[in-house]
Amino acid sequence: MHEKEKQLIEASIDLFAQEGFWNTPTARIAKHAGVATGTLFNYFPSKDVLIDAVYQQLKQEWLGHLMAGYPQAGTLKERVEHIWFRHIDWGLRFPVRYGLLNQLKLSNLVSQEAQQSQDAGLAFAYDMIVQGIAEGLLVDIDPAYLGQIFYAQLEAAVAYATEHTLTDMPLTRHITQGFEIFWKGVAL
Amino acid sequence: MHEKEKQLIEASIDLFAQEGFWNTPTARIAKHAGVATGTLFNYFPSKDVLIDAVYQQLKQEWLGHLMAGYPQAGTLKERVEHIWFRHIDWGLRFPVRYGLLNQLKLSNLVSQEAQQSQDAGLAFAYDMIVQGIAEGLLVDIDPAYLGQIFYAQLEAAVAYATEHTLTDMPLTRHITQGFEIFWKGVAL
Amino acid sequence: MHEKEKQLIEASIDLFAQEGFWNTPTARIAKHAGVATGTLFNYFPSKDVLIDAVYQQLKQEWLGHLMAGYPQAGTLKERVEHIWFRHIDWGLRFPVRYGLLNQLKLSNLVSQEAQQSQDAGLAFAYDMIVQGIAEGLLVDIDPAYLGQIFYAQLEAAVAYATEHTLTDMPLTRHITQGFEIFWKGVAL
Amino acid sequence: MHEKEKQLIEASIDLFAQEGFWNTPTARIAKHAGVATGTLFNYFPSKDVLIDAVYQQLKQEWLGHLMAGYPQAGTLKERVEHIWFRHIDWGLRFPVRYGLLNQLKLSNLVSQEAQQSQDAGLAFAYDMIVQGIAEGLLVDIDPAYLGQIFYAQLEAAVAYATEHTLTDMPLTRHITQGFEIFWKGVAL
DNA sequence: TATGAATGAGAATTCATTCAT
DNA sequence: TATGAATGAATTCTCATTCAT
Repeated sequence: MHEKEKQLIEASIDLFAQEGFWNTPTARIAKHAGVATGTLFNYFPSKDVLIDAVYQQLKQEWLGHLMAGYPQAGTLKERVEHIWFRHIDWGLRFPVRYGLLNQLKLSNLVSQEAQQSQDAGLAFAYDMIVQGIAEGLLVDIDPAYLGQIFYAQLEAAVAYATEHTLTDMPLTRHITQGFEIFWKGVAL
Repeated sequence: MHEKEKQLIEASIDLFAQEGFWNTPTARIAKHAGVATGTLFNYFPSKDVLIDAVYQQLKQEWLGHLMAGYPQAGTLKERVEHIWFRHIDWGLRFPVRYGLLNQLKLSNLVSQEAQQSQDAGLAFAYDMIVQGIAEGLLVDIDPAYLGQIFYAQLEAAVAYATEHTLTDMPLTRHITQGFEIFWKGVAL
Repeated sequence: MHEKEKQLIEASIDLFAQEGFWNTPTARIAKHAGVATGTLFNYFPSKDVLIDAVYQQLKQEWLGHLMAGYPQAGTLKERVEHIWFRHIDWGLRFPVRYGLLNQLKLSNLVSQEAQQSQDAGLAFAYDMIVQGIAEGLLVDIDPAYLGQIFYAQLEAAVAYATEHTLTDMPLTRHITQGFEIFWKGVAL
Repeated sequence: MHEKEKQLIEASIDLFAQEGFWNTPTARIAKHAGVATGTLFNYFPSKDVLIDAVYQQLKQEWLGHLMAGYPQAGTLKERVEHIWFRHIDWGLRFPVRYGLLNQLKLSNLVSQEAQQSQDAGLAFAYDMIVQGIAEGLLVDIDPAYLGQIFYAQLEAAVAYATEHTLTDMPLTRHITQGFEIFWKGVAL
């Protein structure tokens, strides 16, 4: 990826988070990125494509964060717990990016293709759940639903921690308690 | 509320859901509502205020749906289950309204005041949780967090049912299973 | 003149002076006058006509003020002096009306007919000048020009007194000095 | 100053004079200047700013005309006479610009800053008067007032000459006579 | 490839005027 | 005659996108 492409995406993240997608003209993005208005369109043929790129960038960063140190050989619970911790960690470390990614998901602004991009990278999570069910460790419902429940609880955990600006011990306890509630619900 | 006011809000709901807030010009809303462009501004001094009104309308409908038949005198579980069923019922019956309400919550377009309006009507849910914890029926964590977990699981349940267009028995089973997972997680 | 007609003109004067003609919607005038929007158009078929009426009202008040106590039988100088004092008096007593009248004159908003209305009432001033020239008391130039010079000096005198908020003795001296300068210039 | 900026100001002068500020949409100005509607706003962020620019342009042209050939070393009377002639000359040569400048002064549309711009360039006139009073050549009143009287008479002279379309000898005589009346009034 | 002035279709909002009650 | 909601043309300003340099 060209240097300017990165700058433009980074500038978009900054400004989208501050002002929203619709209140952020491409001209301001370009200026904030230190390039000319026209240059933006050399890299992204339209604002929509730029938004797609922002989405994919954030999703990739998130996925990368989730996967770092993933205990491939660990027990099911260890692996699920890893995701739990890493997701919350990302949300609290990069609240702007986290919030933006959530907004983009609901916004109808991201193209179908961009939405599905990198979903392959998420397959491991699906497999994890399928395997858990198969081994009789998790409740026997549609793995897709179980995944959604998992994600929903994660979002609640991040939202709560952010709103209450938890750190240190209280944060650790919150993360653990949240996980236990989830696990008690779905584990057999 | 004046008849035209209602028509305008209804038209907004239709169009916002189809095209998004920013792709829906006030002129189109007015036309869709069967009034002149200027008339919209007789009722709502700005597009922002109209959006607030749409939000409040939806929130009120949702709350009304939740409360209908609420078993004030029932057991804790009965009352929680009631909300569980009624929320999912609303989400499935009015998917457009449900989706729009969720989008509005994340959008930054709704004013502080509008966001907080009718929150008094939600107090009963908070009290329900507080009481449950006090009586040792629910896990002892911040009631606010428990509420968020509850809501998150509901959203997951609605999302899954909508995506898979569940009806009849499968739907009933899904609703029940979802509730059981939630309950197992938080009940002592 | 109907009571409401008066109220509407009075309201217009207030608001025009505060905000200017173009920033004063007819609806605001009506409200300020204590009548309904539509009522305004019962009395004045259009905003332009209302503006004409305002102009004529102010011009008439001004003329009436000038004429009050006019020393018909006095010497030329006495009569000119009378106008001098009365004009400045009006300008200082009713600065809002004075300013508005001046703006209207330059504005292109007043119809030809309204501009010329009551000009008959001003004939006495013209005659005064003509007579003064004929009697060899005033410099022999086109009386129309002499009238303009007279009026121009008056405007300067009012403007200066208003800007410096003169009162009492300083004001009296200012008025007298101004007149002397004028008179020295045009008297033979 | 950019070429298009000039064209836009020139177009504004044309149209403002014909139709008034409020009856001249920015779209018409742009078209008359031969640029797109949006282009106007590249040069002037708002219509108000454009009006300011028009005012400053006219004031500068006027000042430049006054100063051309100013007899710095001449006697007081020579210098005052120079201004007298040059002002009337400008008013008659550029009646549209002259009228517009006067309208703008009274209109409340020009910002404080624009009004005061170039006032430094007018200081020479004030000094001229102060000096005249100090040397006992002019009547001893507030120089500000004397300046206003001077200007008022000039306006009367231009107005009369324009209304009567004077040229050649009659014009010359009119200018001279006007000056003499003024001078007789204020000189000792 | 980079630039940034130019473009013009749209957007929100205003307001003189009308007209049914 | 009084009312004021309804109208919709008109206005200022924005901004994604283009393209000559």
